[in-house]
Amino acid sequence: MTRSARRAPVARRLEHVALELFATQGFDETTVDELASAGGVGRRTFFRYFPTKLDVVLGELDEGLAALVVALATQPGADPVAAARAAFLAVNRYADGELPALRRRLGLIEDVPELAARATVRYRDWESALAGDAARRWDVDAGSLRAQVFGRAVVASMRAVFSAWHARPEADAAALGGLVDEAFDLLARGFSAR
Amino acid sequence: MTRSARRAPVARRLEHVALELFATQGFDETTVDELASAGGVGRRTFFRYFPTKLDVVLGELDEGLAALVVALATQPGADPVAAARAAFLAVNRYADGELPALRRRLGLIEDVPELAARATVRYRDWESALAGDAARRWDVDAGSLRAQVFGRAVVASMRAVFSAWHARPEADAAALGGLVDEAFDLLARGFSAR
DNA sequence: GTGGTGGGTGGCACCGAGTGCCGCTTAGCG
DNA sequence: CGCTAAGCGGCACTCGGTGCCACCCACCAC
Repeated sequence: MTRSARRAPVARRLEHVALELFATQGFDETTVDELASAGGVGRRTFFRYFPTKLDVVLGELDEGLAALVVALATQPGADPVAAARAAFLAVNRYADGELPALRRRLGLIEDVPELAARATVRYRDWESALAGDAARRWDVDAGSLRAQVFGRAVVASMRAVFSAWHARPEADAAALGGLVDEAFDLLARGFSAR
Repeated sequence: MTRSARRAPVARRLEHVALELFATQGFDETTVDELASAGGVGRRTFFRYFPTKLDVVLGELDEGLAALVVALATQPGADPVAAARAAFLAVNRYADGELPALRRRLGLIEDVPELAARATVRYRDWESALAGDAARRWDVDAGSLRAQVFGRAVVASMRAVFSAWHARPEADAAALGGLVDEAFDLLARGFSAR
């Protein structure tokens, strides 16, 4: 997701110490005051960088959305499934050095229910983007059931992919791509196919 | 979802006045104190019936899960898609009188992001149940990507169905069934199929 | 240099959700 | 009639999140 290139250094620092504290103390057991002072800022300032304690874990999703939209745009003529597949493969290209942090984030999202919940809110825009793109390619209405189901099913599948990837501690970046491909095969051919 | 047959009358009353107040004042603008005293109980008691202000809107989902599991169990031999389709059709059989309340709930869930988020947490068990059931029928591991993607994609599609149904004010119970069928056709045959 | 001016900062006070504790009522029962 | 147990609800507390405002400091005009 072409992460966090240029971003306020304060935000970067806060994200870092937050992941650290969450990993050692747990999410619920860490207060925003601790996060703030560990990051060397006041509590009030923390909330200027992150609307929510939850968002300090989910920081990069927005940039991911932008990247997704771009990636979709660079797939003219393709059918929706192919376009979405290519876009997700492009957007989820991680360098080896990024994988540990990704794992920590996914682990948190997986077992702090509130985080999973917040993530789905953030993913709404992804669903809309995918539905809109698919609707254009299929030449149907963006509100049509087909487009809406597509958008939601794709995002849900991608979350299953991340979950599966996270469950395999030895899986690398290539494995992630493989899972993405598998998931899109299922979506393309349907669950009744063998 | 064979709703709320035997349930503490206090809870029923609270749900009712809550939907009322949310509809008139808005969700965020209604405090738990108001809900409690409108329901004739103390604030502390409110939280004994509902773990969260959010849950007063989502009350029946758990009963829905139980019904889903039962419905799945009564589909021996069917393939996962057919079983899930039949289960959802069985579970979402609404009497005409229930539709207005359903609409109000869906409307709230749709445009209060926090509610949508909470709903997804509650739906996790549905996803697991579907994944487990499908894994058994396919004779694969419950943690396998195929089963996991299936569980999540089905739930996501059903949420798209409810959203689409809610968007059409004149749609009745039969229309809901039709949308469920459409969605399952897509899942069964895949999005690349004509 | 002096005197704005504007953005980032963070303290302070406040609100509302959620929780632990505890004393009260009341229904059921020996 | 007393005992007990369960539901109720008040009270006080924690913590996330917000509005307000005073402060610091860089930048700029004169």
